Amino acid sequence: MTLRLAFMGSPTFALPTLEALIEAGHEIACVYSQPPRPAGRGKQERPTPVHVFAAARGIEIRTPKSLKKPPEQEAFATLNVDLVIVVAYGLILPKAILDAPKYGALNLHGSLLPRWRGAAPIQRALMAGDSVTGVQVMRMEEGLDAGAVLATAETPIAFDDTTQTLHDRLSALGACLMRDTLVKLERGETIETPQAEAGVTYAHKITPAETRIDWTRPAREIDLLIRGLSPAPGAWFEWEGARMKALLSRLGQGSGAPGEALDDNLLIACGDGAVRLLTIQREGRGPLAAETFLRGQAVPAGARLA
RNA sequence: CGCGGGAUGGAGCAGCCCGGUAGCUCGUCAGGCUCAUAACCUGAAGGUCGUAGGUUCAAAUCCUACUCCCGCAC
Repeated sequence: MTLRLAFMGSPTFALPTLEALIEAGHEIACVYSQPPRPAGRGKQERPTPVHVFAAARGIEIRTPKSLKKPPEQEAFATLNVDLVIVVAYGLILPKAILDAPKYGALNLHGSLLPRWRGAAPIQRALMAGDSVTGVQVMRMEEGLDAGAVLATAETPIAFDDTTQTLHDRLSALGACLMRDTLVKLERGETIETPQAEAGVTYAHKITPAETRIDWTRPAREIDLLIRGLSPAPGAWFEWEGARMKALLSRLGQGSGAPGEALDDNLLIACGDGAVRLLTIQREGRGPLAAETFLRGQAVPAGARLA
């Protein structure tokens, strides 16, 4: 048995799921993605990764700015799909869209709900120091990520995880989870469990203001910030007038004035404790392992990072 | 035409403003020292200085165009 689907997604996080659904033999009637917008250097209009992927496979693509208008909803209805799958799409789906398909709408979300509802669940879970996170398939309802959960896959967060590694892991896990959930759905074997009322938190979007490292904060917090914002947008500080991103770090031992280098190998004092910077990227340059970075630019003990 | 930085042996950088024999930290190779080593010592190889033009007696360096990479902004 296969289903006739509409797939809605935008960033790379959604790609494995789309690919898995295609491989599982489902019919992708149409792919919805965020419209191309001026982005990147030179303000070039860039289609989303999902858009590019779908285009390469000749799948019909729609990139409305909103789904709130009746014409868009009518266009959706004429697709006559069994189910709509949403993975990091970025647009609010009105009730008319959610109710149109026979099986409604399912969403893949990157956290263990009701914790981290919202836009940046992966980053927030990491930055908060959660020891476990995961992906869930949930039924979409009106209300932000508040629907009943059909399936869950968990993964521990390791001391050396970054948003990059977690993202890739969760993305792959989610693709399998969604594929398997659809099999059960067709057999009527799925159980929809309402989210707990307690423990709701919201994963707010990352703002530029919080990406700058405040060396007076505890080392634990700074380490989580660095890994949680890696690779994008990256936690940063200033050194010799240049902006530097820290892309990977590890908790270290030592103490000193906040921002002070405690050795010649990028062990930096924080408000409480210290972190060792393992990957650095200077503005205008590419990311470098600490060892390589130090070959061209010494950061001697006693240096003060801002 | 959004703002800005960068391209120099295999890696990371300096040199460019003030044109005049290609330098640093590593890596590689050879030899030495050592019980031994990613340690230390000595030596060697390895570069059309992003591409194409221009100025000049002479260009990594000054001028023009182009390609690729990156930071910000979005």
